Amino acid sequence: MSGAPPEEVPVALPRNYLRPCLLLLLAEGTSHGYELLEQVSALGLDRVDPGGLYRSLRAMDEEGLVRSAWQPSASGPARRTYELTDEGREWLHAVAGSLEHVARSLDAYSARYRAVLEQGRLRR
Amino acid sequence: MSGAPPEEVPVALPRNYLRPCLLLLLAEGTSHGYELLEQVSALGLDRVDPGGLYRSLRAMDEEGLVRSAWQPSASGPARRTYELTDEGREWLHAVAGSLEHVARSLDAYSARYRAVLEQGRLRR
DNA sequence: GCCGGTAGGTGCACCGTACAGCTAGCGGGC
DNA sequence: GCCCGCTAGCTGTACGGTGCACCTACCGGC
Repeated sequence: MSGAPPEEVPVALPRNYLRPCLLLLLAEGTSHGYELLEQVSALGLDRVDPGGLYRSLRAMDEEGLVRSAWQPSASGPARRTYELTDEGREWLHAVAGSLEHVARSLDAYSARYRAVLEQGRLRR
Repeated sequence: MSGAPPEEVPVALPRNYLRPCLLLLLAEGTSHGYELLEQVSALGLDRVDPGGLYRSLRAMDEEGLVRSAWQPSASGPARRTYELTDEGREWLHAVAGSLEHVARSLDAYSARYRAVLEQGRLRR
């Protein structure tokens, strides 16, 4: 309350949240890594490192969740475009469901936290 | 839709979610590891491994977020009881705020997912 | 020629997580 | 007495995701 604030509280986004984000963006339309890199920030992910993003895309490619194809660009280097597969779409549905389950757990946490706050006002 | 379902979709709870849970439970009252182990399941954490929980408690002890004391038990082995410190309370407030921020991000995800579902019905 | 933006990628260290296993106190059944 | 199961706490280790740094290559403009 008075002294030093907690130096660095981890923001604690879900584990492996990048993958669901990429799948969702690819469900909205075919895209490529560099473009996805700019779009994921709109989904709560801040400061995504490019390396991890490209690795994640490659991994999902090898797992069959997405399909990739090189596409030459008129201006600039070639792009590897990614497209969602049927398996990836199934994965998206499943992971969206589990994310909603996570959201409900977080709501339960918040409710219990607020209850502690009110009781804490009495016990202090 | 018809073939094999996604073998294992990671439930993707927040990174390091155990710590906020332990802090919240300790804010409700002094407790010890084995008891906390049974209580965290009510907060969305399923199948928490004891090793990780005890390690997490020790780590928070060393960081000054909690205070520990050995307490002999009338029946059974001695317990190390944990109590929240002021610093731990600050940490709890901060992390609860960031968890609500995460929940809002997940809501944004869900909304965008549902939008894709509706558009997908048209484009299919 | 060089710089900045676009586009993709590797190497590596760190840390949380999962799984397995271990010690020890106590109580009850055979 | 002996073993089993429950309580209670702890260690060792391997795996995987994350973050940071760094690199290549194409293109256009100064």
